[in-house]
Amino acid sequence: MSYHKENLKERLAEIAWEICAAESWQKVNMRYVAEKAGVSPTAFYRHFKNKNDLKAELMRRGYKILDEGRKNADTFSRYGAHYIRFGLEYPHIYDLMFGNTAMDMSLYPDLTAQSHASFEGLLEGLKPFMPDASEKQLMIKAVNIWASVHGLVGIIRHANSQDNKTESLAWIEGNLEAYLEATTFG
Amino acid sequence: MSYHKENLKERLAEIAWEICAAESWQKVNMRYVAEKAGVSPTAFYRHFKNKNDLKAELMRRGYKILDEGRKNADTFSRYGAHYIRFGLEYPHIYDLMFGNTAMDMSLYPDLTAQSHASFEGLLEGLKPFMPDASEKQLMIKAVNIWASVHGLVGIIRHANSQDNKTESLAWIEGNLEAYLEATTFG
DNA sequence: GGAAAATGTTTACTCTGTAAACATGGATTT
DNA sequence: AAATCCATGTTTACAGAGTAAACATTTTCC
Repeated sequence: MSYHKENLKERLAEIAWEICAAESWQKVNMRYVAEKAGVSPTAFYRHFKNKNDLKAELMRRGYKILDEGRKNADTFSRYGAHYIRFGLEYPHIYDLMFGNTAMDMSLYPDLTAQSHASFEGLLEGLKPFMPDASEKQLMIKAVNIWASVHGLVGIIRHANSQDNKTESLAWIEGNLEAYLEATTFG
Repeated sequence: MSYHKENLKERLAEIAWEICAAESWQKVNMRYVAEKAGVSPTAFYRHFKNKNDLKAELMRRGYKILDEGRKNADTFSRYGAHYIRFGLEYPHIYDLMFGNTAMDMSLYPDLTAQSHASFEGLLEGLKPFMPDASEKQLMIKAVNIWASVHGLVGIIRHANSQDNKTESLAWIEGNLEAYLEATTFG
């Protein structure tokens, strides 16, 4: 109707999110997003500096979802399981957040602060369970936890992307908390 | 000199490898690779079906390096450390191999066979150490090992890509075997 | 020696990111 | 209320990169 659309930035990000979540970041192209939003091919540039800026916005939204869900996690296993489920539910968003982003992250300090804060949170949460541990020992445990969880996402996805989903792996995916307790949080 | 170059396929792959290793896969573009090889922009297509085909070739070479180095690993910790070092030395090749490849892997069954074989090798190697374990338990341990190692690569890279390299993480990177023994292979 | 296959070249097209100049309409100032 | 300004959307245009098609040359093989 009107020349000026309401919340165009929101809508563009929304559409991009859907494409990225359903397909992949490579499938997100400005022209198509703009067309879906019923707007000219370059309207986009009034709201985002460039395509990386849109990527950053998707990452931001990813962190938001991840954080919100995390608040309900009352144990480490549930925390880890939630992280893993997020990675499996939004694999391509997850890639943007924790993968090879191929962009200059120094332009988006809020995002690096986000992932930094997550790790700090893990460290803090760990302290009560390891009261006598040194900083280094705490750090080692935290790194190990994160690596195990982060790595599992990669492996399950790797297996899924091939026909290579064994029964055992399916079991792990269906019983994440139990798996985590049996291995990382044992 | 001559119209027909010798080993053009080799040279193209070599050049692409160097660019990919030094920069990233996104930085590899056919025109530049061809120019570096002293050949026309599309000569490439006589040796590779398309760009993904070149990517597959780089993955193949990655697996080769990874496998060769692995043969010298006489303990699990050294095996894991070797894997991690490969991931840190060739991060962008590693991404192609174990990351979000965004290509139809069913076209390259040899590559999926490769990663399949690696995991089978891990499982087999584990058996002597867990003689009484069920298939499922073995599988769980193997997945956990792989996840820990794979995840650590991701975390160290993530930290490196920001200024966020703590002293403890540097220690881990410098003492991979000790770290692995203290956590995953403990 | 000539036909067929392999390999390299030329040309040209498409898709996609983005810069630049322009248009429009709501907010702000006088 | 009229004039001005700024944020937002449009048009146009260009450049980079993947790749298909037709052509040229060299090698191979009968």
